[in-house]
Amino acid sequence: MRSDSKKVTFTQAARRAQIVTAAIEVIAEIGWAQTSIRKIADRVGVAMSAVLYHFGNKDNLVDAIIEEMYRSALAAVAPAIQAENTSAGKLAAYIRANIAYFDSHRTQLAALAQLGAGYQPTDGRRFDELGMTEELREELAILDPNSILVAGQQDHEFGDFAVGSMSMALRGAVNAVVEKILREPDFDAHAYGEDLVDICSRVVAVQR
Amino acid sequence: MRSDSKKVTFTQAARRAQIVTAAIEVIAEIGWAQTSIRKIADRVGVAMSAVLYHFGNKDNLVDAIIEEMYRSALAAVAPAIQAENTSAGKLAAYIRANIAYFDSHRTQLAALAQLGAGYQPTDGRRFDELGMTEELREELAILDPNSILVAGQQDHEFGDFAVGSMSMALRGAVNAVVEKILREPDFDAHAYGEDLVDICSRVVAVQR
Amino acid sequence: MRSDSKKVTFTQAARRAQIVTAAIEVIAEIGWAQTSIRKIADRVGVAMSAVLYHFGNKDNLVDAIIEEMYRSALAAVAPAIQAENTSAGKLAAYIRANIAYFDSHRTQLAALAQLGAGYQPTDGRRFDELGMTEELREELAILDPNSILVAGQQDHEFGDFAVGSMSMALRGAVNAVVEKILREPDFDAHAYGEDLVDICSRVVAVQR
Amino acid sequence: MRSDSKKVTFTQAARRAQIVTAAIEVIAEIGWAQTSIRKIADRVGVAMSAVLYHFGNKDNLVDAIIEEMYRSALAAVAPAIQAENTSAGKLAAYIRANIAYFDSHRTQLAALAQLGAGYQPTDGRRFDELGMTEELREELAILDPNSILVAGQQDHEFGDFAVGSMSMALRGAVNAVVEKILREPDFDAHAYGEDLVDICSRVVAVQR
DNA sequence: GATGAATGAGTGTTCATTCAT
DNA sequence: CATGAATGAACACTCATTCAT
Repeated sequence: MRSDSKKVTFTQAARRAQIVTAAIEVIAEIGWAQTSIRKIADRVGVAMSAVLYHFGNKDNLVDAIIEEMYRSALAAVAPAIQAENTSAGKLAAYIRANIAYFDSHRTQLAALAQLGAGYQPTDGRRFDELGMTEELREELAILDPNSILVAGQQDHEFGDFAVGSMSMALRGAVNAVVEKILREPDFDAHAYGEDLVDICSRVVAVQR
Repeated sequence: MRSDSKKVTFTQAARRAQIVTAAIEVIAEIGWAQTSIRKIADRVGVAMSAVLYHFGNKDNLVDAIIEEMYRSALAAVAPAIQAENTSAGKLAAYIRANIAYFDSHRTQLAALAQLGAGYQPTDGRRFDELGMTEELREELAILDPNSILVAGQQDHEFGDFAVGSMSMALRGAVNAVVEKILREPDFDAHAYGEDLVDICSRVVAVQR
Repeated sequence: MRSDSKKVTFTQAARRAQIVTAAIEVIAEIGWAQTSIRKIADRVGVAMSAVLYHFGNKDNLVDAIIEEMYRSALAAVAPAIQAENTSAGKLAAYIRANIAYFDSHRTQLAALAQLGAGYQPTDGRRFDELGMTEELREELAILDPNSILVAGQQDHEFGDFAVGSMSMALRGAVNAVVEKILREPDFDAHAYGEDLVDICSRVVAVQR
Repeated sequence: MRSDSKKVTFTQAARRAQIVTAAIEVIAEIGWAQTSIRKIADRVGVAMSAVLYHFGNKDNLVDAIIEEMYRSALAAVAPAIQAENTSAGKLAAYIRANIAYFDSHRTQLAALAQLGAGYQPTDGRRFDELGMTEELREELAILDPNSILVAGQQDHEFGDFAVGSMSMALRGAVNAVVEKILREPDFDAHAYGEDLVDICSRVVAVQR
């Protein structure tokens, strides 16, 4: 009995993953507004109702998609930050790892951008709450540049500047890569990242 | 006769403006994906076919919406920049005027964000080309921070830094206000703007 | 007053004729199913409501179109038949004049074919009754080959054959040109007409 | 398993056939221009979307309708011709079988006439190409009187006459039955057919 | 575990017609 | 004499969802 259900769960998980992957590709290619369950199912090669069998409804599917995206981004970026000891190192790692991830995961990026702007859950939840477990939320905190900047100021590695605003501006500057890459596929994201590291170092530097 | 035709044109323009305004509100409130011509018409209080009578099809309506938005933004931001003499003044004016505009035109902003991500024209045009006349395109160039930064470096008012990347980062940092405001209506955009002016001044300052 | 109304009537008639002509062209080009009052008005260069001003509604417009077509065909074919003295001469003239008319009035032909198959009047009238005055109906009787064949048999110019069926078959054979021409614009209708004259002469010939 | 899938296919085929039949009836009754998917669905007793589920779009439905008509006509007429040995026999069989078919399949006939004149496929295809497989096209060649007339002349069973024009005239004369029957339901098509056999025999007869 | 059939709500668009001017 | 504005009905088509199998 147990082995049976395990086996079932395994194939089930595989199918779910397969569908989520296909969904991300479809969304990235044709945009969320044009994405339908049928098109996703077509890409997987199963019947439309099979998708609904696995996810119940469209909202649940989006939940799964977003969770998958967070996990993927987290796995790529968090280790790079944690590997650094100094705040300056962590800041540079944050910028570089994020931009490198964006550069190498354009499909997921495009899909996430589409969902972020175009998707509104049927139930009242806000977009940030989708695909979100308490555990995941904690882990994602690592990705917030705010904590890095605060730490850097507290141990006087960084000088005086408006932490909250700088954090927000930095996130904006980093995220600008997304639109840019999607519009200009040949954009040199790496060079931009290095420039951004330099620009930020001037801002956080201790003023003499 | 002339006054007659003017009157007619005026009436027509008024209705068109009324519909565009209503459309922007609807898009901002429920998102582009959920927006339909019928819902826009309902808000105006006319039949759905009246909207199509004035704009022919949905694409033309979006064209009109976007043109209206560009004009509105241009009228709000350009004069503030042009009123300044120094590059530093223009840079600060760019930041402040943009953020102030974002802060005071949230509905238009939300709608534009929705369209930018979710709308794909039926014909081949890219999003940048929508609602765009040659004349408008020229005027919009004024709003690009790149020209300000380049000028500042040329007359040695600014120091040495990666102009292209800084320009892009700045646009990203400014645009970050949009998402923030939409998510946190009480966000103090003005304070963020002042902080951003300060942060930027450090980056562009001549290094001793 | 009278001169006024006459003037009005004249321009009115001109406009009506102009609209009818345009309508025939449009129907021939895009088919009755795709024809709308707006498209007809566009071709004339007037507002859609101007067409309705002149004809009241779509049915009346079709009436006018069909009447115009009958008159045109009648004017082209009837004299040719009446110019002949013998039944054989009339029969040949019937065939030749009809086919020549079809060959040289393809637009009207295409339009008539479209209307004949696709148009159903809102009121109960049958298609034959459209655009039909009593006077016109009488004149049209001349175009029926049946009367020619009957006369030819009565004065023993023709031999023995089934008059009604031959008449119907002949009309069918003549009308076949319409479809053929519309499908193959280079079809040699004249040669077909001559062949048809020959074929018919065999059928009506007095058997020895 | 196999029986299962067969059953499914069978059900599907049955529904498709049911819809096609209903569509033919509707078209025959109210004309193609007035025919809508909804009206067809209403006749079947299903939702409009059910029709679209089975055929995808209106064009595909028309394709299926026309194919069905060709098959039906072919099955009725071809065997009768092939059963004859002489060219004269085949010619008479062609006329009689066609007219008998027209007489007994008025609904299909009316529908075909409607489609032939009023329907224009969305894609570029011409009307002849609709519902047409290569296999079907070959089989339909049997129905062309041209081949019968040519064969009759080659083995001197028939005399000298313009084969192409006679073939076209014959088709026209046969098809004339369609309009006649639709306008006069009590028309004696059989008698007309016999007359037509007689008329044709005179034309093709060897002249002494 | 997965599927095909079916549906109802909703979409953008076309159209003939009405009406005040 | 002619127009622009507006409308309601109809249209083909898409979609997420339900359900029996």
